[in-house]
Amino acid sequence: MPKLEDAPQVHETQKRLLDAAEALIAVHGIAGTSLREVTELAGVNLALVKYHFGSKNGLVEAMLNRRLDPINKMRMALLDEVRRKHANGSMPLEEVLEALIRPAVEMGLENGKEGALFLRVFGRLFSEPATFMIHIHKQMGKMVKLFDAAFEQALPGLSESDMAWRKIATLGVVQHSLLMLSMLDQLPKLIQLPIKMLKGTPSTDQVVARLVAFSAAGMRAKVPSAQ
Amino acid sequence: MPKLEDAPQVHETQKRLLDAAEALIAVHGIAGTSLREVTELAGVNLALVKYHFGSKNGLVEAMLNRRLDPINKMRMALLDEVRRKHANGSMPLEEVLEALIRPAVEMGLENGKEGALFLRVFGRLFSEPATFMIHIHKQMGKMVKLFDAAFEQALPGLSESDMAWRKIATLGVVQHSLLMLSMLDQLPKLIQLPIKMLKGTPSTDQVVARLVAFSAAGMRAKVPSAQ
DNA sequence: TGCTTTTTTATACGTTCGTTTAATTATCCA
DNA sequence: TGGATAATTAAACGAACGTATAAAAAAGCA
Repeated sequence: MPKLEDAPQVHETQKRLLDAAEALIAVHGIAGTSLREVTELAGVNLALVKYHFGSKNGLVEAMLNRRLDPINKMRMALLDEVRRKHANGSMPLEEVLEALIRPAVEMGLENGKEGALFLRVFGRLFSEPATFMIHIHKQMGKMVKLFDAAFEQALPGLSESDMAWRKIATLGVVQHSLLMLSMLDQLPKLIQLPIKMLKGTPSTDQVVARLVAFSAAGMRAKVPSAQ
Repeated sequence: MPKLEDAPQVHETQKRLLDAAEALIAVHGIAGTSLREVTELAGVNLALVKYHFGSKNGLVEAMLNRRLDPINKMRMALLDEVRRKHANGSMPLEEVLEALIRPAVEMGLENGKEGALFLRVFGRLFSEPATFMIHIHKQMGKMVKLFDAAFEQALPGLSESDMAWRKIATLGVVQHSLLMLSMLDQLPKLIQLPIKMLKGTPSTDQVVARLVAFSAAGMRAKVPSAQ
């Protein structure tokens, strides 16, 4: 099975800045995080942001790429495996979904505190200004096309709009569940709902199984008197 | 059927401020929206924010309450109807989900541009600082408890954690789908995925049917080798 | 009408923001 | 080792932030 590769080792100062930006943006969002907070947490000089990343935007994009690159590489590797395994048949929906979902969960649960922080960043992505959405989608473009084809094979015969709605809902399941998962240990009595969800951190396999089962059932659901 | 009541008529200046705050926060988030932008868009003096709402936080909370109050009132009314209809039997899952989902969709699709803007605000809620999460959940506390009981009746026998995961996933479906729906007309070629989702605005009934069908199937799904 | 209350205005306060510069220190390699 | 390159530092820039104040205008009411 493909593994999440480590990001190429960068300059120590760059790593400290990326870590600090990730931790703060996870909690306060991009607009709510100042470079002074970032550099203070990182223990480096303010001007080094410009020196190493050019600007605040440059720092944010580098932070996103550091996690998204390995996640998307693993997604494509897993999807390739599924494709090879079922070269002459239809793609099983559950396996396609797992290729999409597992890498993100693994990144979040098996990379210590840093992974959990990125889960929160990931959960916020779609709420950030369009600038960053554009960057994300540019970066994900190739992968999205691959999964589009896979979903088409796994659920043949759906109209374009039927399929689009289902993919959006699935993305919502993954995004929101991972966001809540990443908040588990931080929300005090804020939300009663997820607080009793689990005692201790659940295993990657458990989380993946839950998200895949929910999404697969939802994607297969017939819509009564649909369009 | 219960209707979304209009919010009590407030001072004209307050309405202009709330509208402007809603429009800007929908796009840039809370931290990314300045009071000067809000007052300029509203065409009123900067100091009136303090006069009418006390502070930026006060303005934001008032903006949220203006939409959430009628949505939650309608949710509880719909749930009461379901409860009465099935007083001596188990609650049908689809009807409980519809009571939860329909008011938000209706607010978004049947209130013109203002409704669509609030959909985006709603989609961002969980990404905002904890301050506002706390406010939201305080405001939703009673409703959450009511729906918890209803879900317990609709899907009896689930463990606490099984149920919690399913509710979180369902909330993700609704939140993300409505966020994408609200972005439909604004995202140029940003995301190829939802852009072809629909031509024109879909009807409330269509959207509700899709979200309910997906969520219900997901909630009923068995998790293989689950905990 | 005249007085009180409510609402609006112009202006300013102190802080913090992202960015930039020029000088200094550290590192590397011939 | 010494000179070029890379990395870091302290300090400051103008701009924009949320908040606050006191005076002016508008509205309500006897």
